[in-house]
Amino acid sequence: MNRPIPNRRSRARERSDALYRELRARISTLEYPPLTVLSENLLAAEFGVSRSPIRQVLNRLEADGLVETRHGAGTMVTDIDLAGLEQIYGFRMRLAELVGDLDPAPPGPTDLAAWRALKADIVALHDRPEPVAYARFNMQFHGLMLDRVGNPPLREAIDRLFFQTARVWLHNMPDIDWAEEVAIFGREVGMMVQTLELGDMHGVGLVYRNIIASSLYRLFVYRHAAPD
Amino acid sequence: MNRPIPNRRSRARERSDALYRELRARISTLEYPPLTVLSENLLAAEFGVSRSPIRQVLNRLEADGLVETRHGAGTMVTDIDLAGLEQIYGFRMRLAELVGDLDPAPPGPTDLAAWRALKADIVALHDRPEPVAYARFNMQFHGLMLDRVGNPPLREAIDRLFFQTARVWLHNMPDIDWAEEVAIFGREVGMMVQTLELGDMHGVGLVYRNIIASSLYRLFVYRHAAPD
DNA sequence: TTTCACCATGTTACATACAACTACGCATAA
DNA sequence: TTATGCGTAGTTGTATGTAACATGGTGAAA
Repeated sequence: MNRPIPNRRSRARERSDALYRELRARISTLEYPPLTVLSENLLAAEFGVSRSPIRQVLNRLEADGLVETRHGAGTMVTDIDLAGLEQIYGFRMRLAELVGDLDPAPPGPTDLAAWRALKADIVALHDRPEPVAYARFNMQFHGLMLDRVGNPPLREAIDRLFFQTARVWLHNMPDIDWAEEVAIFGREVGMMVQTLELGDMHGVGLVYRNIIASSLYRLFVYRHAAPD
Repeated sequence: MNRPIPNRRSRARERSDALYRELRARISTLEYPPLTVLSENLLAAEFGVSRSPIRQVLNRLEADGLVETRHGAGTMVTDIDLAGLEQIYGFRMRLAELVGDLDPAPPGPTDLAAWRALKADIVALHDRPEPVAYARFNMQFHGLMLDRVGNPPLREAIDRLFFQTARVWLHNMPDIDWAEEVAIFGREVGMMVQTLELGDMHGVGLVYRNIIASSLYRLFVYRHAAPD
């Protein structure tokens, strides 16, 4: 008789992870914009727990560079410095290239279906482009991309760095032409789907790199075009 | 008048970091071998603090993959699986190459002096090669190498992965010819010093990659030569 | 003998009380 | 007006008590 299986993943750990993802999402979608002050007491009250699990999650977020905590002062969402951003993007581009070389994971039928569905959703978004919806799809793209990374440490690094840059677009591009951005993103995802269908994993890495590169390029072009 | 500068790095944070480095060192030098059970109460008693800061540090170590905590069961040092190790090494090699390409930091006179001193120390070690001393020098090498990495995210990734593999040599190679290992390490560091003196940072990345590669190679050669 | 339920013990997760620390307002004096 | 010192409120860091959980042993029943 099998044991009742004590949930290989403990309940406590799942709740902690859910909290972590929730707060990370709030930061990434600018529900908590940079410099927002997060109170341990308020968060604890909102989620119906004590400060202990909140503090654990805030520690993880601080290790990710998403919040900064100072004794006696408070915990606030970190600001975005464009200088460091360029370095992160440069590194992300090189990591993207590695996806195709280091234990690439060719997609199965289910994966390809998910990719096609994502492309369809993005095309459908073209009618009424919303920034937050764009961000959501960008996060989905990231999730599907991670599944193609067979090398665990590489996957972890890519994931970590993605969330360090995920909120930049929403924050620094408040008034750009989101319709065009959505169109570009749709074409890029389409290119990725084609390359995946061919099973050309090396090409997948290059396409991924290109997506990141053009993202950085447009980020700085728009930035310099409209300096505040 | 300048403010008294309340130690930009708070006292609490420094103690926490010191604790983290201490436990990480104990794991890396096999003072805590894999599968060792760490008790929060014992650690708290040893360092004269309560369980809270200990738990915080153990969380960081778990994020690094160095310990594993299960509710109600305990916290133990993670085991080493050679399969995952090969993937980590593969990734580390690619990251090493990037050191020369992504914001390389050419060494100053002080840096070069430190490198030469390290080489001298390693050569001096040749008379009575001790495994733990070897590990110490390997850690020093890592520290000097980090100073040459100008790209912060890359530096962080290299640092994280180093400590995921630092203990492998001591653990899986209990009875190899350490004198020869020290000799090889000395030659490798010498090569690195030469390349640094030339200011050839691209070469530095390649030499670094080679050091990691040969390390992996010898690891598996010895492993297969003496299977238990 | 084997199997299974249960309990005792020790561990981590969580909650809560207290200490350390910061920032800000306000009074005060130059 | 401006600078300065201090007190107070509010925050994070730490200590400690309580709950949830896992593990091993014991003993009874099949």
